[in-house]
Amino acid sequence: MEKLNNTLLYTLDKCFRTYNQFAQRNVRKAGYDITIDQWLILKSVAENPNITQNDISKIVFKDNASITRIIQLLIKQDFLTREIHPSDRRRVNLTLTETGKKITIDVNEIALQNRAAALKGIDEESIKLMRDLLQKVIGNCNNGS
Amino acid sequence: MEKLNNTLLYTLDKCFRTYNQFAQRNVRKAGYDITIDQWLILKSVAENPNITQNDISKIVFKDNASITRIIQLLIKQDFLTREIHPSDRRRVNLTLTETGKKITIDVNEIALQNRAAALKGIDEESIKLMRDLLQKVIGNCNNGS
DNA sequence: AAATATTAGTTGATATATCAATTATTGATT
DNA sequence: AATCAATAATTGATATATCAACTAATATTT
Repeated sequence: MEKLNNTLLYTLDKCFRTYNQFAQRNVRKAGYDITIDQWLILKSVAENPNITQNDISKIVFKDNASITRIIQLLIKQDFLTREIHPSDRRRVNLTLTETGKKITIDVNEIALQNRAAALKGIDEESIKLMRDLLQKVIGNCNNGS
Repeated sequence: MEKLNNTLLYTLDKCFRTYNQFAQRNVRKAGYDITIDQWLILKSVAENPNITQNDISKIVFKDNASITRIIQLLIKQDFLTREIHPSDRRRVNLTLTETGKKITIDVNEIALQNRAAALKGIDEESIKLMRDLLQKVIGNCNNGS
């Protein structure tokens, strides 16, 4: 049995977790009481008015049930409102409150800084290359039987 | 605000989740009632007898509290036993049961196949390059203030 | 139009993640 | 030796992940 920590996917795991913790820490340090996951959802609503929860779940790559629960919290925190969609009563209409709009923009600033810090010293070409490789892995996992 | 899905770290997130789901699905499909996370812990015990829970948490990159709870489940499933360490009563001694040993080895086989499938068509050099880049990101996240 | 299938979202159960607080034990200080 | 600091692990609270079962509404079929 080869050692755990020598595989690419172990490094991928580690990188993902390290970056998440780093990003979350910086958001808290700036005084915002929101998780990265919550912010991602606010951001998808901001970018796509009229979006369904189903579509959000695809964008942020989470389960439908998780989206429901995160949105419940966002409503409780007064970042979002939810109404029944007028023409399809199964759907919901999500709208950012003023507070929600503000925090989405503010945290976006921090996210940009986080990204810059995380990718410091890595050139554009390498980033592109890495993204292509990651896409290839994603493809392999989806197609394979 | 630039679109979410165009950043490297979004792709990283997606890749990580896709691979995890893919790997977990294959383990279930082979008939093993264990999560990848649980298996990783069994594997660290197998590779490092006398390991502490603290060390496990560093290896698998999870919180100490999570490790405690996953280990409780592993004991309930009869894959592990836990005793007090003879010379340091704060520590625990973890030992794989026979069932635990077997499943660790079996799932390792599946993990190897998963890895091969996920990395299919990607040459050694690219893998090394990607690993180095990921390490650099990890370094950036850890050093940065 | 009635029966059936599909779709959007919710809920329940269980596992895991994270942070903070706590316990028990050991190590270091004086 | 008594006090204090550090360490190993657990526990509580809350957020999230995942799967399956479910409700309500709309679309499709016959």
